[in-house]
Amino acid sequence: MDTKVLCMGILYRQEASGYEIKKSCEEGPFAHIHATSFGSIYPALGKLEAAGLVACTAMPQEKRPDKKIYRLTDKGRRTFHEALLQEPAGDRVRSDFLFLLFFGQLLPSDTLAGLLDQRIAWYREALERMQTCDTQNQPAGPRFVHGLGCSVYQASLDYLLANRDTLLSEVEAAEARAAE
Amino acid sequence: MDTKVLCMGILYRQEASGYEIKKSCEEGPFAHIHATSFGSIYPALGKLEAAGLVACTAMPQEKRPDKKIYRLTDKGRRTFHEALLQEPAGDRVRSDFLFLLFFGQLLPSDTLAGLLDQRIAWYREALERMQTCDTQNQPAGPRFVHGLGCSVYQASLDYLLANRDTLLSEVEAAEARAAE
DNA sequence: TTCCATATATATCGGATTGATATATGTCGG
DNA sequence: CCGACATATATCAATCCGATATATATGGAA
Repeated sequence: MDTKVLCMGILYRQEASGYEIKKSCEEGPFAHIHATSFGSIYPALGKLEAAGLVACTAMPQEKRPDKKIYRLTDKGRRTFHEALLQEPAGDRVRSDFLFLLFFGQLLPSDTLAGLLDQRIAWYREALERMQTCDTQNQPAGPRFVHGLGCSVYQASLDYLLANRDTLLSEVEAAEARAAE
Repeated sequence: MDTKVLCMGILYRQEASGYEIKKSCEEGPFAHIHATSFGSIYPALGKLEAAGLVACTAMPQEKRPDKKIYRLTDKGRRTFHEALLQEPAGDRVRSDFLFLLFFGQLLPSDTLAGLLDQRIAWYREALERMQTCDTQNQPAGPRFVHGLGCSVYQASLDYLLANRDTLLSEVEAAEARAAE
C-alpha cells in the first residue's frame, strides 16, 4: 500500500492539493495512520495523473504559488476500490522515543525525565485535539478508527503517568551507584 | 536515527549476526519499536565495520553459510552513547490495517470481519508471547518499554473486542440499504 | 516418498521513501 | 523590523523496503 493508494484514499473523501494531503497525514483524519512526506506525495500525484486516476485543476492564487487541486476520476475510484481488497501489509512502526527509553539506564536522568515529560505533553495535546473533533457525522470506519486511536493514546498516557517516577528513581539509583 | 544506530543498540547488549539483528526487530526485544529489513541491515553493518565501530568474526558453519558475528568496539560504544543524546524524531507509523478500517464502509462486510478477527488473533498471540517473557532480570529501560507495549496492545485488543460487532452491523446495514 | 513450507544465513538490486533544501510570499507576535 | 510560522510546489542525495538469489536442513502433508 504505497503513497499512490494513500492519496487516492484522501481524494476519495474530498478534492485536495498536495499540501492539504500532507496536512491530512499530520493533523487531519489520517494522522497516526500513515506517515508520509512531500517527496512522496508530489511524485505520486504526478503518476496518478499520468495514469488518468486523478485530474488536476490549477487554481491561480494572488501572491502565492498556484494551488493544484486534485480530484479522483471514475477510473481512480474503481482502482481505489480494488486496492482496498489487497491483503494489508503488517504495521510498520519506527519510534526513536521507545528506542531511547529502552536504553534509558544509559541516559542522564534529567534527559530521560525531559523525554518522558515531552511525550506526556504530546499525548495530552493529541488527545485534546482528538476529543474536540466531531465524529458524529462521519461514516462508521472513521469513527471506529478514531475511537481506537483515542483508546491507545489514553492507555499510553496512563502508563507513562503511572510509571514515570518509578523508572526515573531506578535510573537515578543506578547513576548514584555508578558515581561511587 | 537510522539503521546504523539501531544495529549498534542491539550489539550493545550482545554480539549478533545480521540475521539475528533482524530477528530482534521482529520477535525479539525490539519488535514493535523499530521495523527494518535485510536490505538496510547488511549495508549498515558494512559501513559500521568500515568506520571501526563494530568488529566481525566469521564463524564457519558446516552445511550453512558462514555466520558473521558482529560486536561493538569501544569506539562504537562511545559513538552509540553520543547518538542516544540526539533529539529523537517523531514516531513514524504506517498501518495498512487502520487505513483499510477507515474505509470499512466500502468493504464487503465479510472481508471487514476477516480483517478484524485476524487482528484480534494477532494481538492475542503478541500479548501471550510478551507476557511469557522474563523481564525481571532486565534493566529498567527494557522493563518499562515492555510494560508500555503490553498496555497499548491490551487497550487495542479491548477496543476491538468491544466495538467489532457494532462496526460490522453498521456496515451490514449500509450494505442492505445499497442493495435495495 | 516426494513435495512444500519454514528456518538458517548472507547479499544485492530496483524502486520507493525520507528529510533537507530551494523558491516565493503573507501574517503575526515580540 | 525581524524572525518564526504558514501557504504552496518541487527536487535530490541518501537511505530504506521488498523481492529475489543462493545454499542447505528439517518437518509435515499429500
